[in-house]
Amino acid sequence: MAQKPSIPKGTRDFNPEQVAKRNYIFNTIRGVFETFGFQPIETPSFENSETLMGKYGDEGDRLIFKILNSGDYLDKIPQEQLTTNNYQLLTKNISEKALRYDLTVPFARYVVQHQNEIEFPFKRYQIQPVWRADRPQKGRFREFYQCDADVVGSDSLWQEVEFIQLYDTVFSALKLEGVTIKINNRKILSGIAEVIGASDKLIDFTVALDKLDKIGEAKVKEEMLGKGILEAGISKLQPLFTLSGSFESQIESLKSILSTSEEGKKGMEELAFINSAITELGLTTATLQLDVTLARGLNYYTGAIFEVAAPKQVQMGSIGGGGRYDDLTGIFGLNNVSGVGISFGLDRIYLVLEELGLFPETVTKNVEVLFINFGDKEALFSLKAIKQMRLAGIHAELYPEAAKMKKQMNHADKRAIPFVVIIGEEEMNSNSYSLKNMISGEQFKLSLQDLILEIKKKS
RNA sequence: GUGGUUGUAGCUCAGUUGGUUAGAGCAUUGGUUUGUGGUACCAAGGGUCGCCGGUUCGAGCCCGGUCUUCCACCCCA
Repeated sequence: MAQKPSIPKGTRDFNPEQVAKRNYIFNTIRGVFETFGFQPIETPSFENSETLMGKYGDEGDRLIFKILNSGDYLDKIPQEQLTTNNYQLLTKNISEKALRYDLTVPFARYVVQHQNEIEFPFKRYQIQPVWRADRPQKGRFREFYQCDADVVGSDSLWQEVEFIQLYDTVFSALKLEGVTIKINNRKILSGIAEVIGASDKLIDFTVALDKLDKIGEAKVKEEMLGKGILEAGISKLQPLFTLSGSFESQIESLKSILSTSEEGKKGMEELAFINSAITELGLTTATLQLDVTLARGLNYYTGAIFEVAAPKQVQMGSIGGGGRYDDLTGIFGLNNVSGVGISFGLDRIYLVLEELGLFPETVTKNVEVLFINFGDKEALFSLKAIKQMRLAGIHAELYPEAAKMKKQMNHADKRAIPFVVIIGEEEMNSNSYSLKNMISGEQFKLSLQDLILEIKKKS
């Protein structure tokens, strides 16, 4: 080994146990998606750059992994472009493809491209990796999985209601209790911006407001002032900073702030509708909470905004998010198709379940029986039995070589295989099977039928 | 992209103000034991001290750069 091998920053290998645990989460989410009527699609891991660039804001563009063109990618670049230090222009000319940054934009592209084959409203789910050229830190990787469910072609608020039910169902199935589903509405945010005379600074305003619980009221005001929002406007926000109480009472308070904004009132009506439906239907383990400071990125949300917070005892960023986007397909030329969707952050959910010890013990299905190999004759005899066992659904295998028994037993022990079957000359002559229980150390001679019954009974 | 932090055997870590041939535990392999694992004992293999450069008679240790780890910011799942 001349050089130690390694993997790129922010990526991970997964061992068998980790894969089993990840599959447990995937399977749970997939199962719930399907019971809610979603169908799977997949899209390529990389898209044409123009499909992705500009869809996530400037910050997003920076975090998109660009793929270098093949061959001599400098061949047709004029000399002056190489020396002018304009990396954005150069990037466009040497890279025409990029790794997918999320699943929503590729989905919008898919919908537009296949619009004539799709029966609307279209409910799809998608579980695939995405890539971001971000600096890794806790729960943040450069390659990670998203599990998305979206509905396009329906502007009914019942979809929002369904997604909240879906979140609740998934986290209940995972036994992850105490998650908070935070909800807000973009219309409320733009209503507030309108009221304080900062409609043109909506993004700056919401980004600052979003930090309220993290940096506090004073710093939020400071940041807003710094972004050019007027003092007079900010003072009108005062009720917002102290907003608390039930969903209904928060909406009441908002009414006073938003009385002059049509858009803001619309947003409140939507929230009230969703909340009363959820109150009526009930949630199993999750809690729905109105959070007017919730303003997570994604420039394309136009209505509801969701974010799921892990139970308070674990320190983890959001484990899911989503929202309503009225015109996502518009950027690809298909207008008047409203969509709404949510996303689960698999890797973060994994970390949370691990921290709380919520993975079932049975996520890994180990081999149940190892047959000791004494030689070719015995191996063939063993494989006949193994064939029968496998038909009976037992995970069985033969040690591949006639190695020393100690070594074979050791192998079974290390792999935590609960049963070993020993077949030598003696057993072959009497057509019997010596079954050793590796936990108790007990050993019996049995017929093949009893052997299968015995193992099925114990597994 | 900004600031800090980390790196010594497969893993977890020692390593004196800079001084012979860099150590331990666990793991691995072989043996004590050719039809019985876990325990014990004996032995062996395994390192360009992240990488590149500098200072020095001499660098795992000091200096610079770079990569990586983790954390905070930006942003976000």
